[in-house]
Amino acid sequence: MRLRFAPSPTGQLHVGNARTALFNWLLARGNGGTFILRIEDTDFERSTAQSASTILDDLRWMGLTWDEGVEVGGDCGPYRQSERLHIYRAHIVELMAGGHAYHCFCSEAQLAQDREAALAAGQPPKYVGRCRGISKQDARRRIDNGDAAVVRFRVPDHREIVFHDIVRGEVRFSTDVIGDPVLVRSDGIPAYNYAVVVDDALMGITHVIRGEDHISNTPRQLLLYEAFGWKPPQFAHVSLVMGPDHSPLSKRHGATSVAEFRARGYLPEALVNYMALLGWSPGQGEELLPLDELARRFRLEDVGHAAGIFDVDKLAWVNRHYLKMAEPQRLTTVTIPYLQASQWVAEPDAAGLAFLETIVPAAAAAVDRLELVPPRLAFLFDYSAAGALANDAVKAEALAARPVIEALADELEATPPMVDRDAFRAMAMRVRERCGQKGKALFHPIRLALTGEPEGLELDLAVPAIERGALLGRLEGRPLRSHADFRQAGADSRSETDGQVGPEPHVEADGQVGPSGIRRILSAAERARAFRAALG
RNA sequence: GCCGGUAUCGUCUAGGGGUUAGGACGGGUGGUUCUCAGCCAUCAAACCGGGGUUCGAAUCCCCGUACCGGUACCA
Repeated sequence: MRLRFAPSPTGQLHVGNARTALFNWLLARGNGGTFILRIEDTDFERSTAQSASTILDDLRWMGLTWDEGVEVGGDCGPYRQSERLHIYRAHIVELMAGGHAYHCFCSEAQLAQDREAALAAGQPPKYVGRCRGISKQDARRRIDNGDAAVVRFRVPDHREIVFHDIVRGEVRFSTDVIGDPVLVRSDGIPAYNYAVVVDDALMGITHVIRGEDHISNTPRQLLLYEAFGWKPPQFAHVSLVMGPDHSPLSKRHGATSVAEFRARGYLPEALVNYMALLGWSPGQGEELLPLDELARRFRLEDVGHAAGIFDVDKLAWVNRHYLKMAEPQRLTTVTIPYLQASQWVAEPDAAGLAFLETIVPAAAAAVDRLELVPPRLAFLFDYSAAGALANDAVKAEALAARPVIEALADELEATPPMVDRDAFRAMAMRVRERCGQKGKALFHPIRLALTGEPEGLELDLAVPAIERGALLGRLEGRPLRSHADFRQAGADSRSETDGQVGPEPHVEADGQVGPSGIRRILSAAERARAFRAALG
């Protein structure tokens, strides 16, 4: 079983095409077949090397690696159509000799006129066949004379072309509605319908899975296989991907390319898993499956016939699942660019990385996609007591809870850094003793004072993160890797903070990136002090 | 216009001559947690329309409608 994905490098990899690539890959992988990647760049006007390389990157990112093709080689190369021109040229001779192809000298204006006339008469606008009867000698003479010519395929009249489409079943077309297709353009470059057939045949492709937009090309291609005496592959046409309004998925629906989803912070396994679900079902009500499991279960016969609407909400759900499953280290690595974009992180060193790994995964587990992580972590890097109190609701609540704020600030003056959840809980209990408040009346004001926000990560996580982050700036050159390290560091710093007012307390984050490659984070004590002061 | 394709909750789908037509996402409600998220429970929500065939049709057939694709010297 040999399958291929053959994109045209005329832009970014669209999710519809990515899904086609995925289906090809799944079938190949699930059956021990070969997956081939070919670049169809015969449209020199629109094709770019840049686009080709990003498409390759996107495929690799999704995990859809190929066994043969561009950049990996193989026995059937080259795998770029622009490098196969000599092959197409050699084969066109055979077609001409067999009378299956002929030169056509019709001008574009003439063709356009024919088309209009046919439409006006209610006829299918196919090529009228004006040049079909031109003798080879005459054609030769005109070409030598400098006349522009294309090569057309001679489609036989009154034939019915029937083929079995693996997803759609029997499909039939009458050749009477098919005009003689252009095989070679006047500039000598082969047209799509010709190049695919030559390539698929020579590369030994056994199954062609492609978008439904190609279904009407299939009879022409079948005729070409017949003319060459080649055995055609099996075809499977998968339906197209639509936007929520049932029109083809386009920019106005939001992200449409793999690169855009990647940039927004979707994990590749999530995008791939979701795409597999669009038009296909693994059955048994199971939906969240890894790539190899999808490959094991994938069957072309089970692919749906109807167009699928791309559901961003469901994608988000799948992504959330994988965001929760991902390794903390990997999650941190892929999230750092978003933190850098917020100017909170530069190039973190080992200590900075260790710190991020203790909090980024928790933030990532609470969002739909990685680009939403920074707002979730703003409490660490962008704390501002004055800014928080500028919000009327926050101010009102803080005012009403003044005893809690007072008790918190007092208590924190005498509390060493709370580097874990237990230390925070113990501190909260002491505040409770001081002010007599409990539950929501206790914790929500604490949240306001310490994070500056009315909502966010649970305090058990947020407060230790604040403390560890604040410690980061003070213990230069000392890598802290584990929770135990942080705990030890917290104990060590006790003597410096204990009972000391210290230098001028930072009331606002100063925006400086510290030695760990992370912007300086205010400690809980500094925050409580500033919050109380700002409250007046 | 012509040719081809498609049609089950809003969306992705399971099923397929006799079912309370199942699941998931999203939505509603209640519970849980300091909050958001999450989690748990629970509710609403579908066989495009019309004719056949049949004891019986969402399922098979025909017609219609809607939508999608094609109708290029783009792929």
